[in-house]
Amino acid sequence: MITKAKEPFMSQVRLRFAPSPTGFLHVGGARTALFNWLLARKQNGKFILRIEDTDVARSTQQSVDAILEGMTWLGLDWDEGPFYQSDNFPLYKEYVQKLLDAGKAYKCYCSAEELEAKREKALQEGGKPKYDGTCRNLPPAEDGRPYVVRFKAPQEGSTSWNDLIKGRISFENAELDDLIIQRTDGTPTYNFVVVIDDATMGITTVIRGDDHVNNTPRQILLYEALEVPVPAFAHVPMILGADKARLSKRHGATSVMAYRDMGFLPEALVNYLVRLGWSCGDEEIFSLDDLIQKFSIENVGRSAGVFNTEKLLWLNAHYIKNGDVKRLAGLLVPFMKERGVDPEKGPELSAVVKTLLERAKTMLELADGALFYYQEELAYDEKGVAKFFNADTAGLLTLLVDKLSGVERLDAPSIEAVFKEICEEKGIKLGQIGPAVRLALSGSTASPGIYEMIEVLGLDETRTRIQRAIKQLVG
RNA sequence: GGUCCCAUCGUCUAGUGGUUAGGACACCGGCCUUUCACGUCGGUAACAGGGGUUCAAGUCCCCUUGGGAUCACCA
Repeated sequence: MITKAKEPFMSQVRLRFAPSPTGFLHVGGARTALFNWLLARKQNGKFILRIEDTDVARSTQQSVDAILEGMTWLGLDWDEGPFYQSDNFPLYKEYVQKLLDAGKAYKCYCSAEELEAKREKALQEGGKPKYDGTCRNLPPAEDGRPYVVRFKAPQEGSTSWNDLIKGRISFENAELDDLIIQRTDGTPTYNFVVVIDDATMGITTVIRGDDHVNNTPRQILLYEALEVPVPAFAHVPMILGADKARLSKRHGATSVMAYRDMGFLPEALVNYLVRLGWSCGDEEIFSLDDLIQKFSIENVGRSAGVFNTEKLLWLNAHYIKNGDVKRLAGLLVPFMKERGVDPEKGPELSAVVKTLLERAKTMLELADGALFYYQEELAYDEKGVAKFFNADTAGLLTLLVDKLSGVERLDAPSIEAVFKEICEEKGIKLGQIGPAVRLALSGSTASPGIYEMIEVLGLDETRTRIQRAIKQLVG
């Protein structure tokens, strides 16, 4: 019944991500999108974005924007779309009519209230709450009464498919009832619309959450009624919280963009998400390009997985450690400004970032760690001061500044040489001067390496900080 | 309740009839070290239970148990 639509698409795979715009892009949706995107890219097919907004009341443009922002941030670009189902209402109506004309659908005049009552009753009696077929064989009538259109589903036999992830799944048709494909107000319902869209868009493989498994047999029956090819299905297990309940806000953030705001890198989230349910031998680290090579839907696991922030954190730390300092510095700017610091005023941010790479698991930690480089007044760690500042400290620090001033090219090796020289001359160990310098420069007992800090701060700022520390802490 | 799905360390997983059941995160120890980290070396830790099939079962079959999804004029 859907004519010619398949022709132009026969030779390539076409996948789609079809979120409903009723909220942000959450991590579960992002993973589904990622799997679709990967398969499309791997097989040189097309990745299509479709917005399922047939529920006009709950859909918002704001949600659409949020979803697109999330996709873009993750690096998942789409080849076609975004298409909006709300633009296709006439098309859906046309197909409803075709089904009606072919006797494969019928008008049902039962009211929502009646149906609800029947459902309740059936449930209470321990029966199945399915439609009882009251209007299934009614003679056609045009008397103006409100009606919904139901799909006349076969009542015998079974419907099955070979799920790319779960294997063969089969349902008895007797378990299925006649689903509503058009509401009283004339708008189409989800299960019908997905089929029409996937068919007309030439979707070859449907990868979606496994909460759709139960919808699949009905949809297959619809494809068959429409006489169009049935796509392959792959149902991705869902993501659980630490208590093994479906991941939700009470487990923490679920929105993709919230992870950006918490200082996660998109490549870390992508890497984490793909490994949640999929693996490739003993490998843990995957770039998007690696994944395009290595990903396969058949290797996605069948069981649900627990979202584990610790591992995400580890991956994030990995990508920070190995990241390009210039890029990281750029990404860090908004976090610095959030903390009231203008990174333009002070040491080069990328040089600062370089000293912090191995000490930060998130961009938030990176920003916090970078703060002292840009602050005039440091809050010196009291315990540290008590422990590392004594009668000799001022003299040693002054000597250090003197010697540093004489160094031609102030870099880590030359700075280290200065420290060694002082230790030899004074017959002391590094521990007798290092911690004090660290305190003077950073205010803290935990910081990047002393030599690195001096190099990044520069001679003038180093001198200023040391003198200020002497004045405040010794004098 | 009906239907459908799932089940290897705490977590993510490898395993496709014969393995000392492997890796990763986390955790615990050693080493490295100017702090904090990083790194590195090592350690603790799993086949839900019961029946089969087989010379041999984490791997195949059945049952039990436990989890989950879904049963809308929502998507």
